[in-house]
Amino acid sequence: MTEKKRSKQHSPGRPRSEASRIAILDATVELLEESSYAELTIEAIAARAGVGKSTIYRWWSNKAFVVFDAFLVSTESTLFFLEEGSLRENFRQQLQSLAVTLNSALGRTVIGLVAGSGEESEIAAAFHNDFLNSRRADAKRIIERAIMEGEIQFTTNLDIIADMFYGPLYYRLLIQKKIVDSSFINTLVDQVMKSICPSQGK
Amino acid sequence: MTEKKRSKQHSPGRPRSEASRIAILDATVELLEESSYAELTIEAIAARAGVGKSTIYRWWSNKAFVVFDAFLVSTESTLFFLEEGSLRENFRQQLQSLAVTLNSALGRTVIGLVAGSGEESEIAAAFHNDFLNSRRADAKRIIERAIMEGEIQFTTNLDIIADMFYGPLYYRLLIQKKIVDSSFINTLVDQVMKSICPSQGK
Amino acid sequence: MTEKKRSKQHSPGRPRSEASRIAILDATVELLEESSYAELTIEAIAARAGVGKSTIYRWWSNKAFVVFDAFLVSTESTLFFLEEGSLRENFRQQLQSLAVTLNSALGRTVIGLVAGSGEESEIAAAFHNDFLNSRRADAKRIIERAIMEGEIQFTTNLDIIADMFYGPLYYRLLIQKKIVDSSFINTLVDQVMKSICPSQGK
Amino acid sequence: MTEKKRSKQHSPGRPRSEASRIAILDATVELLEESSYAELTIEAIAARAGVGKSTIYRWWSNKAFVVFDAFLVSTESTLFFLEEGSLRENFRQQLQSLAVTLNSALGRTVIGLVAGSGEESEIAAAFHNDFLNSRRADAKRIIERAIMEGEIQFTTNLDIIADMFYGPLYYRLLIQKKIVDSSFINTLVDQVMKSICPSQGK
DNA sequence: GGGTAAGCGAGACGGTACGTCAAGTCTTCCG
DNA sequence: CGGAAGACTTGACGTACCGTCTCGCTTACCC
Repeated sequence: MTEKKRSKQHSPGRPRSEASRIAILDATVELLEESSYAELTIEAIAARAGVGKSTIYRWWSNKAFVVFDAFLVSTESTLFFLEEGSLRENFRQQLQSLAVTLNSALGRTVIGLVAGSGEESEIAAAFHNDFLNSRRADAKRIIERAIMEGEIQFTTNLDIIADMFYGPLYYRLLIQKKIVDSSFINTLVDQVMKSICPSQGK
Repeated sequence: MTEKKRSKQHSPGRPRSEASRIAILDATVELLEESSYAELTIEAIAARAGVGKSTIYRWWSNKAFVVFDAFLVSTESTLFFLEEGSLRENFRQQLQSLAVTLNSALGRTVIGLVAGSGEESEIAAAFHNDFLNSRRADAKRIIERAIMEGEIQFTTNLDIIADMFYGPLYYRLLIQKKIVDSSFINTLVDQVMKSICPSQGK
Repeated sequence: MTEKKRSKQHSPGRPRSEASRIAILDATVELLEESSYAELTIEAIAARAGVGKSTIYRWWSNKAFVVFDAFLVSTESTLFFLEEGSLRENFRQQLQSLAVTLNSALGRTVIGLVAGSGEESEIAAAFHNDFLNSRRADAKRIIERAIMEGEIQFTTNLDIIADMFYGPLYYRLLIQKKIVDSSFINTLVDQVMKSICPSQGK
Repeated sequence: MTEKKRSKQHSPGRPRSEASRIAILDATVELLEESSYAELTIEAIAARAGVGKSTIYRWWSNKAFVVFDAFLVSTESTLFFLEEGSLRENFRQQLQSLAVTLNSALGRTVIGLVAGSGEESEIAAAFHNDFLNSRRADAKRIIERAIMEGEIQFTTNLDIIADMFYGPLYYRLLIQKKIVDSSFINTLVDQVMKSICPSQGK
């Protein structure tokens, strides 16, 4: 939602305040940790950030996008994907960092928004473009490397494999509300590995 | 949310109107098919149902519980679990009917509510008690039967198996917003089966 | 003659409960002493009186008439008019007892209702028929007696005299919110007397 | 150093809309002419004035104050006190214009509010400060002038005289619901004059 | 360095829905 | 059948936010 910056060119007039942008996103994160998305209000964000309401409306079309933007910013610094080592190790690591991200107030909120929205929703689209796709691309790349290196079988349907890794994680966190610890992740990864390299057993 | 019924005894005073209860839940379903949960208002439900607002507030504490109650009612008639035939066939059938339920406006809304709520939330608790647990109990019973009949391995962790069936389904429907057809379900069931009876392959 | 006593015929069915009638009027008086007419509710009266709401609605058409009825009952026991002695003494006494009545929560409330209503109002009419007229008839009778006895002039317009006694009393109590003590009443009566028997002075 | 004059500082933010203020008070007057104070609602005022309810609540604490403010505004243009000529003429004129004011829907309503309220009520206090006191000050000034000019006796208690003018007027209009015409006013003024300059007779 | 243009905070605006409350009505059971 | 209990529909309450709209000001770029 944020505007692109012209590399050198400035349009005339006072430039957007970076301090306000940050204050708004920070306030949003704080408020979501104190109460639910439904209780979150633009007025409270503005007050907490020390900003006028119209400054928020000028740059984001509604509450959902402010939250989503805050989610993206917080995510950039916490999510990454080591691309070295075994497939098993790679996924363990990625799932762990994903679990941390999704289990925050911000993460749960955004997933709740996406799950509750129709498929044509702008939020769902943004979530795909700006978050899910790059995660899935990472995953597919690693699975393909594992196939080329003979770590797993050739014929495997890549999408279903990714779904089997991600699906149970989202499900356990968001629906079952159980903790996701390394024990769960290990069990999950082992079980999925069994289905794609059955000859190896455990 | 509904009151218990005294077997024969009536308390004094005018009895609760069953017609109003049904009209309210029906109106809720209709309105959710026309617009989002956020746009749904108690006033609109009352108007559509031909009912006073206070009749709604007298029996449900907030919008989320009305929606959840409507979900439960609509669910009772569409969800069931055949307990005959092979494990594979059983799950195909259950996942298919679950997909239909979850893919409705009502289903997506309730899942969005649950996902967006904290673990201490009343809605999440009700969703577990009144919906998830019986689904999972069915699943576990069938898996146990399959183990006893030698259809699958003995040592399997039942919970992770259930998660591997349900997780990808929820994920695909709610997060990825892709359709869940019989082809997807077949692939999913086959893949999970591979991980629990690796010797059989496909 | 084996007839039972039927001196006062009963209509068929359960007779009206006198206890309820009294409880309702008593509760009304109590509640009006605790808060204003605007804050008074039929539900509170019913609850305080230990009575069903519909029992109130069966016998009074609205809140105003309940209050007015309570006023009449309380008034019967406190208002009376000695018809002996001088005109001056008579009025001193009547004005004093009127001041007590009007200065109660109930009195102020009823006067407020009457003053705030249009001339066609049912409350205003009832107030005239059941309260004002008998007061004024008393007053006129006494003035006429005083004329016949030569205590005051003959030609006097009786109505304006009554208004000059009552008007300042109502005005001081209800509009000016000042106390009405015997000093005020004495001054008022003296001043009015001056206007109707100017030769005497005081 | 010539300082700029900024004595009339603007507070930040959008300024109050004078148009809305006037529309609200006008709508209140209109509605009160159509129905009673009890039937008057803030929502109806807002709708009639084309204004949001919160604009009303932002500036007036409740319905009574809106009505009272409307009364004050309408009063400013209709009430005045000629300070020339005889005492008798002065009072005739003032009582006449007061009768017109009080006999309007707005006037009766405000008096009803005042009469029905306790002495500690804010409305009663405002009515005294913003309406009654200036009326009474006018009256006393004129009476004093009449005393100095020998028109009436010296020793008179000013307050009781004012009460004898105002009281019967309020009483007749608000309690008796009779019309106040020039005949009544003449009779009243004459009668009161008799009590304060008895030597003149009629 | 004055002019123009946009962003900024504050906060009032016309609105919508909230959740509460009481109104007056209706339905049931009890005595 | 009167009366209690209490659920019903209705509709206003006063509050909270919505998203928009002035304001007076600030901060840039431009000539």
